[in-house]
Amino acid sequence: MIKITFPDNNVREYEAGVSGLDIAKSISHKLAKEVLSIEVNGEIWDLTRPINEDASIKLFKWDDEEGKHAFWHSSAHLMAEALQELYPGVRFGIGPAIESGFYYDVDLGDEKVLTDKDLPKIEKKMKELSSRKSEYARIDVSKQEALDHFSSINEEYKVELINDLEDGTITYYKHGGFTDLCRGPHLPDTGYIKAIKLTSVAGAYWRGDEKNKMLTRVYGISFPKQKMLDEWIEMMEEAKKRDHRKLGKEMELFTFSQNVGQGLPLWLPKGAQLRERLENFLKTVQKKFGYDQVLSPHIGNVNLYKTSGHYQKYGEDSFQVITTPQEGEEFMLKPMNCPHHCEMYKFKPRSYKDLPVRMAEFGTVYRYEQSGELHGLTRVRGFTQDDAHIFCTPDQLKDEFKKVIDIIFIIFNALDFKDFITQVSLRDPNNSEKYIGSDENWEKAERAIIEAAEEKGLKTVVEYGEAAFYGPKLDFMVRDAIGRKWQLGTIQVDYNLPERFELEYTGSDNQKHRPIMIHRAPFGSMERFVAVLLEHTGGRFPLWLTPDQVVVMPISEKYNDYAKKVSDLLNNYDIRSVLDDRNEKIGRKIRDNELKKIPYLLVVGEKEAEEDNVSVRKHGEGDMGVMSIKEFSELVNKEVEEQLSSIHSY
RNA sequence: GCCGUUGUAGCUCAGGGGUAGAGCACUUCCUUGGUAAGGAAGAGGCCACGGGUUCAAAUCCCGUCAACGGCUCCA
Repeated sequence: MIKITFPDNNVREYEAGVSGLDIAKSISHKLAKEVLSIEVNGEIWDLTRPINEDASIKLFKWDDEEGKHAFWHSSAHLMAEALQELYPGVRFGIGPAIESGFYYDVDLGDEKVLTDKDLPKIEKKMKELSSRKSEYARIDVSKQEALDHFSSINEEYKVELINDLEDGTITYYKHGGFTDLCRGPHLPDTGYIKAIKLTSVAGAYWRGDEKNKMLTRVYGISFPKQKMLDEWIEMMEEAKKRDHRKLGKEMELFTFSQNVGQGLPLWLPKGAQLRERLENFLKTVQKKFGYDQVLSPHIGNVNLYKTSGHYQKYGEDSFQVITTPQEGEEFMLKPMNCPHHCEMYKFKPRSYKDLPVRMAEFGTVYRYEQSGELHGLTRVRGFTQDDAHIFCTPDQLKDEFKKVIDIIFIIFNALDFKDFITQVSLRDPNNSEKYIGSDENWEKAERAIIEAAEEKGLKTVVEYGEAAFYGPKLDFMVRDAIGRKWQLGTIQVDYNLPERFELEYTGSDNQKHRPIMIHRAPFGSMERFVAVLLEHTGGRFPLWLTPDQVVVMPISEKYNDYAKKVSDLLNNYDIRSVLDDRNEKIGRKIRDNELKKIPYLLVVGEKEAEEDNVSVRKHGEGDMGVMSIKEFSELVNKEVEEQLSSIHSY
């Protein structure tokens, strides 16, 4: 007999060789039906794998990540089996579970091309195979056996993977007619997989290296119940409605033009208005935190970027230099604002008493992103960073860093971004030549970031190798409508540029010292921020941010003049009212998506015109009665003020 | 940059070797005196662009450009 310890520290005895599934059955029939994988002494196992000694266990169901993982990983194997039956000779790369669903990378040979039209056929095959309820069997083999086996069936990718594994026992998983090199865990059998949707096919480089062959990646998702799949499909359709590219067009915020160029957004009047409101909001916050606004030009002499080191590192893959009639004179579109700000720091001698110096600029930069990378407003070639650089002494670093975190909190709180991820990006310990600056400085910077994040109570994910080449950073990532992660706020510590630009301050010891530089952008960029904001709100902004707050509708043509008067008066109160052309005549429908996003509707007619009143209707809240124009404007101003003061007092 | 898909009216899309289609939006007219509303008519397209095949190309083929889903990249 062996002792099994449950998560609640309850201990029960079972015969040696008991499986996770047996244990679940011993608890309840229902649990046995729902359980998908098991943790045994900290390792995730198959439910059917025998447990031979005392162990602490935890059972995972669909609601647990570990349960879903086993389910989707098993689905990937099932898809591989289907592909093997449908396309004999197909060779397999890797097929993992991912955040939502699974994929398999396959090589179909040079002549066969898989397209979306093939997916239903594969789905059908998978369902047929799942109904056979083939068991997933775990098989231990030696490395040599594994190599011999996969070589004999020409699975070159698997052979490559095995060669990279350490010597010793290797595991296979076999179900039906498909055997794969795999660590597991898997479901007991394929019958668990009841609902399957293959979502897309894409190209993917073998082992993620663009020098390697491109394999065909088939993406899919699966569920234990058809109803869950239906719900997922419905959710994805809802999410597509919140796509910022769709909303941006509908709301007339921004557009792109082939004539202007790829990745160069055009901000339409309402989009410009939205941006202005966001910028004013951040400027107000930054002013409180002691920032000074600065301005710098859109181009700079090539030598500036040679000094900063950006030219050497990125020059060739960037927009190319701009020449002038003057021989040898070369400029570049600015890819970042930092060098300009460094020059501003240098314009006069600095004392330790002047620090920290905080320079903020809504700086538009141009970067030649690969064409396939461009994506709506989230990845563009010309964009405006809500940039700032803080020049401070080593003693001030941590405190300044924490204050930047505060600003980001204020913004995320104001816009209700709750489920963001904070990532600390450090050096790749195995690849130190990628980075510039001394080890000592890197260590100091990394420590400062980790400590500041800890002291602010952030739950961070640490990623090695994700640091910028000049310093470590703390990034704030937010998801879009369909769950893709985008980096918004970023804070970076830099010991490198102060060195390159020979920045100095005079310390209390009357000696020259080098300041440390913090790069930070709480929004990230206006473009990406607006995109994510749109997807989060579905285009319904809080009143303070809404470009148009009021629409005025005359009840008949006779009251057009009065409607205009109301509109003009409100604009004086800094309330944005619209009196759309289409409202000048009664008989127009206000059913435009854009108009429906305006929170207040004022109806005016005879009754109102007599005493300078308006009838107020709030979207989603209904009739608010008749009041004077002044009362109405006070009402709106108060609402905006309350929203802003709750933000600023955060 | 790479793999795949797509490109038809302002928008969403149907069609498809022989005179270009729908719904919504737009314009005009009508109706509507009370709360995100109705009706009629009209206008609108080098079918992304450039080549080729054909008596004939929006349709088939090739190329370019752009968008979309991924990969790689992301100062």
